[in-house]
Amino acid sequence: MKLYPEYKGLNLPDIDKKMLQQWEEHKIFEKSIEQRPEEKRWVFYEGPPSANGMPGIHHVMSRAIKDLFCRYHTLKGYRVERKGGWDTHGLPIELSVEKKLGITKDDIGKSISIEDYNARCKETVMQFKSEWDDITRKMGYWVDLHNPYITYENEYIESVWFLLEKLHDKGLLYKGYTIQPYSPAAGTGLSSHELNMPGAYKEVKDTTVVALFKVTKSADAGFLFDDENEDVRIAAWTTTPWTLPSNTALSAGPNIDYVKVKTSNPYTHTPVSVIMAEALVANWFGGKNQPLIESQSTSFKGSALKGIRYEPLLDYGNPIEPLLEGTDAYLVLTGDHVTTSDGTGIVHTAPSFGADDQRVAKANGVGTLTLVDLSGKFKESVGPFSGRYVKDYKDEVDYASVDVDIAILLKTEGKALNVQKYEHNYPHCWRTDKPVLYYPMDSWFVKTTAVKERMIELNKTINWKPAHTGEKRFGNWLENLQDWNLSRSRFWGIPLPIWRTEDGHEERCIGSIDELAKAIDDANAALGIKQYVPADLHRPFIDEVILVSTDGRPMKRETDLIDVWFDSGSMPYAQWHYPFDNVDVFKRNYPADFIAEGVDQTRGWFFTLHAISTMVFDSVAYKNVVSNGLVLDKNGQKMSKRLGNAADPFKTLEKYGADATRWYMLSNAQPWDNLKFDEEGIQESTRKLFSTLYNTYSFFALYANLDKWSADDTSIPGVADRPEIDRWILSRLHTLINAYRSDMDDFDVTTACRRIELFVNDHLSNWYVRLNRRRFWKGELSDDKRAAYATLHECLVSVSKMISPVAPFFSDWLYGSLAGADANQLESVHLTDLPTSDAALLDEALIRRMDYAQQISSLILSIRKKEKLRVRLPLRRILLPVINNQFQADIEQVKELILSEVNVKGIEYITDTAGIVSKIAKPNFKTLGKRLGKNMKLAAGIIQEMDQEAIAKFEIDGTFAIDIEGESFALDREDIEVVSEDIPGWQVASEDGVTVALDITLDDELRAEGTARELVNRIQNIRKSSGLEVTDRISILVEPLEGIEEAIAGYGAYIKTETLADDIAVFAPKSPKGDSSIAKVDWLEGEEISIRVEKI
RNA sequence: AGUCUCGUAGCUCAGUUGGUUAGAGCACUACACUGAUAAUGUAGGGGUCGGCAGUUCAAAUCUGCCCGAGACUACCA
Repeated sequence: MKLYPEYKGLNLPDIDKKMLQQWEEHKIFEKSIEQRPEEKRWVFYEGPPSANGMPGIHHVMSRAIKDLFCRYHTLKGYRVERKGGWDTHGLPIELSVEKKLGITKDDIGKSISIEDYNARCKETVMQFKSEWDDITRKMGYWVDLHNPYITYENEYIESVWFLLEKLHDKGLLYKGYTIQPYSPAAGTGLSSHELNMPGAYKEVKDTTVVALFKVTKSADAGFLFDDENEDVRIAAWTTTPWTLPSNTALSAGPNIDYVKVKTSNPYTHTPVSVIMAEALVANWFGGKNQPLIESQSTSFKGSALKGIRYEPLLDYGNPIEPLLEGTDAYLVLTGDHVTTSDGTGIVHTAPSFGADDQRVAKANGVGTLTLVDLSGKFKESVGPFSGRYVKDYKDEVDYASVDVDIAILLKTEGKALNVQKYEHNYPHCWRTDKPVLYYPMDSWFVKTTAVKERMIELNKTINWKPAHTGEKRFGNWLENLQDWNLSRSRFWGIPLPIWRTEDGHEERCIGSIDELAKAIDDANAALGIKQYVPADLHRPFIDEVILVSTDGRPMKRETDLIDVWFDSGSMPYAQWHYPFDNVDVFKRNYPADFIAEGVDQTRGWFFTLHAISTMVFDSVAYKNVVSNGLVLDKNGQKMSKRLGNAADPFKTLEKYGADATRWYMLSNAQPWDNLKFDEEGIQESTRKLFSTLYNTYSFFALYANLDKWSADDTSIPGVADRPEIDRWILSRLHTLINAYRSDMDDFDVTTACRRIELFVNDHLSNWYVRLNRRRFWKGELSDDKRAAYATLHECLVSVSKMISPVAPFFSDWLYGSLAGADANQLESVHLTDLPTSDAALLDEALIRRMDYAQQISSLILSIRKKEKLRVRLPLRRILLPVINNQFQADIEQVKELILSEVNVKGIEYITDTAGIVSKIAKPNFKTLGKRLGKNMKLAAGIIQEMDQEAIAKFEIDGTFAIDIEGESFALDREDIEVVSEDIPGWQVASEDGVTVALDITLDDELRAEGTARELVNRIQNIRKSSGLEVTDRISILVEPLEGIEEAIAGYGAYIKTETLADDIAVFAPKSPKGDSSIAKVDWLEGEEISIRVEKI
């Protein structure tokens, strides 16, 4: 009977499937939560994905991070509930529906009803839900998908309304008419965080114009004219020529120096006088292809220009629209926003298309012109430009740039000083990729600026990973906070629950369905109508509800929807339908201990959670947050479907398994650094960690089964009674447990993974198992064997627990395999408690000794290599100069390990090393530098040149005096390190102060033993390749090459024991031929040897 | 344009408060070891630590400027 299952090979994807089945069958996820106490919670919030698109490999990354810290805290005994969620509203969904139906925003409400349209949105939103569920399952992300929160459900919406009402009550919700980023292509205003989506700002080449505004003669302007007929024009630069028809003012800097330059118009060649900032004249005049300066006036301040009037540049007879009742136009204003960093020092001002422009216009009683409509085209009253799109919003085949045509017109009319292409950053709509316009719009705002200081304060209490994302990126964002534009003039989203009278004097914000019902009853009674609370709170139904004002007038709903980011930022409350249900549940689960998303959410979800939480509850929404970087392709390019370099997460998981993929992603680079995703890296993780663990387990299982040893063995020796090397690996293990816990508590999973890899590979597999193989397969079950089994078993079980957060499948498979017949083992590694470090097992001295053993072994092997002395050939002795008091005692305890590892018979120590070992003295720069300062270099030279005698004296006295420029310094042992370097007449190697010498003298006995070991090796190889069982007994015949007979004579018993042979002899005729049972294998120096191995 | 992060071997990454000759893994070459191993050991090639200055006895590390990458901020025309 086999206690421990033995496998035929490692297949991670198969393990995934097997474990998934087990988890589901035995409800392991549910148990992992339910078995933990209610009162010891660790709260996690799931940032809702949208099932509107396919999951990508970067989702595997970000969800692995969420998953692993939840699993880790589960192992630490916390109850970690993970409610899933879906983000269901928003522009991406609407746009995909528009595209599918082949309609535009204008058609909604006309060719398709809002009701039908929203129904399509609702269908579309869960389009890829099954793919998402599939990847969630396959990647091993434990999240509750049975009871997710869904942002389009009435209950969710009601909670959001509750929050909005709270904001309204606090006076934090207001309506304003401001210049806002607006996407004509999407037909909606954009919030500042949408504008700050990665990639929104694009480098574009625009036509820029320096336009010339003709000054009207007047008393104020008199000083600008040298004579009656002078053509005086003010130069203003713009990167958006399409705003020039809407120009109503020019702005100058009051303290900037301006001059008038006499020149000729470069396009019409007529004389003209141009006014611009003195500092910028050189940018526009006198260069190649630039007009010449005929004369230049003395300078005057910008304030002198104030009030000067000019002729409209492109006058199509449109009436000036009032701003704050002001309707003045075509005059020079002054403002502090004007600089001389580029342009002409005079700013073309179109108050409808610029925030600064509107501000100065309002301050000066100037009106505006809005000659562009909401679809992004000129109105019908703009002369030759009427009806043309100001930017290419429709992907027209032969779109001609209006900017260029305006520039041409200005050129021909002598109204341009310069026209050129200019490259600059301009914001684009993140959904449509089209340039944004700044447009005056009515919008509802959340007055986040009112709680700015509190948000900054609270942010300081949040633990950000990495810290700079919170301190710098998020911190700076909060410092420069603007009010949050909540309005979206779309259809599929949470309706703003605000009703207003027509004149806007009375408004009401509804915070619950009950409140709405009452308000409807009141309205029905007052207005004599019959309406009900709609079954669906979305548009268009909610739009039909009319409420009544205190003085009996009808109130209509503001038609805006709210920003979807408000939806997701409301999830801490709305996921529980707080405060209408689950008040206790909410209180237990707020704020979150942990959230994690991509760093691109800094201004998205991270912000909206923080903002709503601060405003409504005066609390943080989360205490710890991990922001992860992007997943790039292996060349560092951004993954995109268009480039075809996007890794398919399903294929990746299918091919390598979830664990290797997860382990690779988290161990390769810190999560917040961008990851260059390379499949070879996954293979490396498979080899380095999973194969090694698999092989270590297989080794254990093979011999434990042979011995019928089980982990519940009651006669295992206590750790103190186990051999040095067992105590060493346990000391290493418990050191690892300590470090692992502290890394993971600090959310540093990468360092934790790397530590585990180091332990598994270097310590456990390559040292502990390799050196202990004989203990496992030699002889009958003994206390020593029990100790070895128990030690290795403990290491593997502990490792399986520690890797389980990152590698949930393999770890559980390993843990399950290690259970054997032990009834004490639990159903799943995910139901266990994390191992705790036992301080009694930590032994620094032991680790130091073992380090010496490894180092000395390595040095001996390097000498062997240099001398071409193969390891099977035994040597007599190692010579070790004793470097300190503890050294010899240390080595004595690991002596046997070294000797067997390097195949040498003994170690001798040299204590009185003077005269035998040649040494060098090394200055300790750290201690000496502080004392000696600039004399350091000289001192270092003196120390390095100390001769053997001086070093010997220093070693005895412990002090050495040096004189530098008349000053004397006494150096002690701390200041000078003495290192053995060479032992004349010996083969020597040294490293880090440890020197070893090897006696390489050979004699017949050593040669015979060496030959015997070579023979054992060949025979073992033959046993293995001919398929013999480990326990089969054999009889051996060997071809008597040189040295063979001596080896058999001297070491026959040894060979027989090692190879389980009953007898060994040489062939009678020296080299028999034609016998197929004879193997011919490589022998020394390129020879071949014939050996016959026969099963008895 | 500004802010932040970053730039170390062909690749992926370490590098403690400044300290001597800058490391590991992968990959490559040769040799060795192995009755657990797709593993491992030894040796080798491979680096102006992005560049230039500066501070210091001493700089991959600190400072300044520049170059390059990325993210963020910003419609100043």
